[in-house]
Amino acid sequence: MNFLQELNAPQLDAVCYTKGPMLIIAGPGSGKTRVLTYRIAYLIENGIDPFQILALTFTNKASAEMRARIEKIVGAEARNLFMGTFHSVFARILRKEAGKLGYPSNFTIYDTNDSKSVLKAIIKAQGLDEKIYKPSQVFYRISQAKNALISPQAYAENIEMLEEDAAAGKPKIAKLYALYALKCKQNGAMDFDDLLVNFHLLLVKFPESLYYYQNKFQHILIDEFQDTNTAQYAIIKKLADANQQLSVVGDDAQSIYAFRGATITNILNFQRDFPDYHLVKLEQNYRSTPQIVKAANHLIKHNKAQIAKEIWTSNQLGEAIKVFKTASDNEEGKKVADLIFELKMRENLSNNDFAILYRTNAQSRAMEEALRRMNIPYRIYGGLSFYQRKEIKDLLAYLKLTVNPKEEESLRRVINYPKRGIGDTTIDKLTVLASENNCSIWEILEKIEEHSFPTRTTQVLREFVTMIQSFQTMLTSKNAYDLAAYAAKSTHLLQELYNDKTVEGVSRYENIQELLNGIKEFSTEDVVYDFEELGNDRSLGAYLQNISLLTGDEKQNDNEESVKMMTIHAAKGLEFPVVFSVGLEENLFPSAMSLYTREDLEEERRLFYVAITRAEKHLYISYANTRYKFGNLQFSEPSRFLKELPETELQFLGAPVKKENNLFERKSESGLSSSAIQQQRKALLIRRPNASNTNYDEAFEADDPSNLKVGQSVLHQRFGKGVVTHIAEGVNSIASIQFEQEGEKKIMLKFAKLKILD
DNA sequence: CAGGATTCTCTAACT
DNA sequence: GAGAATCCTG
Repeated sequence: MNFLQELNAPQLDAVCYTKGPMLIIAGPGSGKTRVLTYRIAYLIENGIDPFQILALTFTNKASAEMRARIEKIVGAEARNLFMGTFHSVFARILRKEAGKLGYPSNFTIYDTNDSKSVLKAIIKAQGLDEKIYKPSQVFYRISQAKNALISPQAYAENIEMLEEDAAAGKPKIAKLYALYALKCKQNGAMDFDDLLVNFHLLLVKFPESLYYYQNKFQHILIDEFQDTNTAQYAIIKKLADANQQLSVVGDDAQSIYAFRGATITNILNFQRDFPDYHLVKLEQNYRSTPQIVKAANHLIKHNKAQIAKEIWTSNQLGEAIKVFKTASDNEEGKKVADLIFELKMRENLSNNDFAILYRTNAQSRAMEEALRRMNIPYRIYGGLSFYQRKEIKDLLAYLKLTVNPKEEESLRRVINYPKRGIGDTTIDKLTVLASENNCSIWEILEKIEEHSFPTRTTQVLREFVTMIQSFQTMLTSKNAYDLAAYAAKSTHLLQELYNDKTVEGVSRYENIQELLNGIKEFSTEDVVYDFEELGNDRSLGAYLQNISLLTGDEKQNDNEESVKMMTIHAAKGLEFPVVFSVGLEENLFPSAMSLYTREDLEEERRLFYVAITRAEKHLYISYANTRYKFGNLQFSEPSRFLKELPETELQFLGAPVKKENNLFERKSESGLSSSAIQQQRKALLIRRPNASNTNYDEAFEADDPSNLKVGQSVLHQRFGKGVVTHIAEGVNSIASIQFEQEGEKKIMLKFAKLKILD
C-alpha cells in the first residue's frame, strides 16, 4: 500500500480513519478525489468486500473517473463497487424493487422535458391558464416539494406551501402535484426526483428492505456532500444508521446547486445526527498559483454563510490574474481566441490546456465562432445533450413504448411521427376514451375496432398497434440492438431522415446511426453498466434506463486535442492549466435571477469561486460592454464580483490603466461610445507598446525580432537565455531557439518577446 | 389532416 | 435567434 506515502497528514487521516462517521471539508484542489479513491482502495485492501461499499457521486463523470482510478490501484475488483450517481444507483435498485412500490420493473424514467410535457397536458386538461400555470414553474415547485420529501398529500395539508402558492396566484399547484404524481404512476414512470423519493419510501415502508441495504452497505462514501438535498440526506442517514460507517466529503464554498434543492444545512444536520463524527480539513491546495488561491480566498470572504477555513498553497508564484474588457460578446470571443493562439505559441501549450468557462450555455456561440475562425479545435461540453435531440428522442420513444406501452408521453410523441394521418382530433378522442374507461390510451388502441372511428383512422391505428406489437414480440427473441435497428427501419424514421438532404438532416441521420451503435455496444460488449448483483441485464429495458440518466458527454472520446468549453457548473471538479472565465457582467454573472436574495447572490459568488479555482497556472477574466440576448443587443455593466477580487493580484489587459478606480468603470465621461474608446486605446497601445504601467506585460523590453539571425543570443521573457538555431521564413516566421534551461523551442516571431543580446 | 407561414416565448445551472 | 405553438390555407 505504498500509495499512502503520497499523502499529507490530513489526507492520510481521511483515508485511513475507520472508527465511525467522518466529515471531510475539502477545499478546491486539495486532493479530494485522491482521498476518496485511496480510501476506497484502502478499505478493499483491508478486506472490505467491494460489494459492500457504496460510493455516491453527483455526476456520471465523477463516478466514471473515480472508478477508473480505483481500478488502477485494486484492479478488476473495483467493478464490484456500488458506485455511481445517486440517481443511477437508486434507479438500479428500484428496478429490482419496483414491484413493492406498485411500479413495473421496466418503469420509464422521465427527464425534465418529459415531466414538463406531462404537466402541460394536465394543466390544459384542468382548464387552467398556461400563462399563469407555466409548466416549468409548476414543475419546479413540485420538484422542490419532492426534494424536501413532501408528498402530494402532505403538500395539500402544508399551510406554508399553500400560502406561498396562493400569494403567487397559483392556488391549484397542490392539485396539479397530486394529478401529476398519479399520471406518472399510471404511466409507469418516475421522474428524476421520484428516484430519490421512491427509494426513500422503500426504506421507510419496508423494514426488511431497510435492514437488507443497511447490512449490504458496510461502508458509505458521499462525494460533493454540500450538493445533496433533503431527500438524499434522508436516504444516506437511514442507510448509515446501523453501521455508522459514513464518510462525507464536501466544501461549503463550492455549493452551487441550492437552486435544485441542495442545502448546506445538510452539513449541520450531519453534525447533529452523527455527533461522534471525526472532522478532517483539507486546506492545502496543490492545483493553483498563490495568486489564484489568494483571489479565491479574497472573493469568498464576501459571503456571510461559510465554514471557517483558509486555503493555502506552497506552489510557485505564477503570473498575475489577467482581466480584460471588450466592446461586444463577439469581440470577447475574438480576444479569447487570440490569447489562446498567442499563449500556445509563447509557452508551448497544447489546446488541451485551455478551458473557457461561462455562466450560460448561450455564451458558447461567440467563443465557438471565434475559435473556428482561428482554426483552433474545440469541444463544447454539455448544452443540448445527445439524448435530448429530437431524432434521438423519437426513436427512443418508440423503444420506450415497446417496453412500456402504458407510457403516454412516448405514445403521443410517435403516434403520428412519421406522419400517418392521425391528427389532433383523433388523439383528443383517444384521450377522452382512455379517461372514461379509466385505462391507458394503449389499451383503447388495442381494441380500436370496438370504438367508432372513421374507417381510415381505424385502419392506420390498427397498423400502428400491430407494428408496436411486432416490436414487443422481439423483446424476448432478439437483442436490444436488433430490435432497435428493426424499429428504426420499419417506422420509416430512418427513411424520413435519409430523404432530408440538408446539413441538419444528414446529421440527424448520423445521430440515429450513432445511437444504434451505442445500443449495439451495450448489448454485446463487456462494459460495466450494471451491478453484478442486480443482474447484468442487457435487455432493451435495461438499456433505456441506463441512458435516461446519461447526459451524453460521458462516452465521447477525450483524446483529441481541443480547447474545452463548458458552463461553470459542468466544470466543477475539473482543472485546467489555463482558464478563461468569460462574461463577468451584471445580470449575467451574477444572473439577473439571483439578485433578489442574499442566498442566491452568495450561490453565484460560490459559482465564481468554483470558476476561479479551476485554474492551475493562468487565469483570464473578461467582460463585454454589449451582448446579444434573445436576439437583441443589450448593454452590460461589469460584474460586481470583479471588485471583490484583490486588486494587487490583477492586471488589466488592453489599456494602460491609471491607478484610479476606473478599472471597472461603469460609464465613460467623454461621451464617446465605449467601442470608440476601445479603439483609441488600441491606437495608443500601438504607438507606445511599453506604456507606463509597470504591472503591464510589456514591461519586459523586447526587441524587434524581424532582423533576427541564426546564431544570435537572445533573452526570452519566460525561457531565459538561448541561441537561435534556425529560422523558418514564411507568413509567420518561426525561430528555433536552443534555451539554456528549457531546451529547444519553436517560437513564432510575431509573438516572441525576445531581447537580442548581441 | 398536412404543411407552411407567422407569431410567440424563452433563454440558469444538472440528474 | 431558435424552437414551439398557433394560425391559415389547400
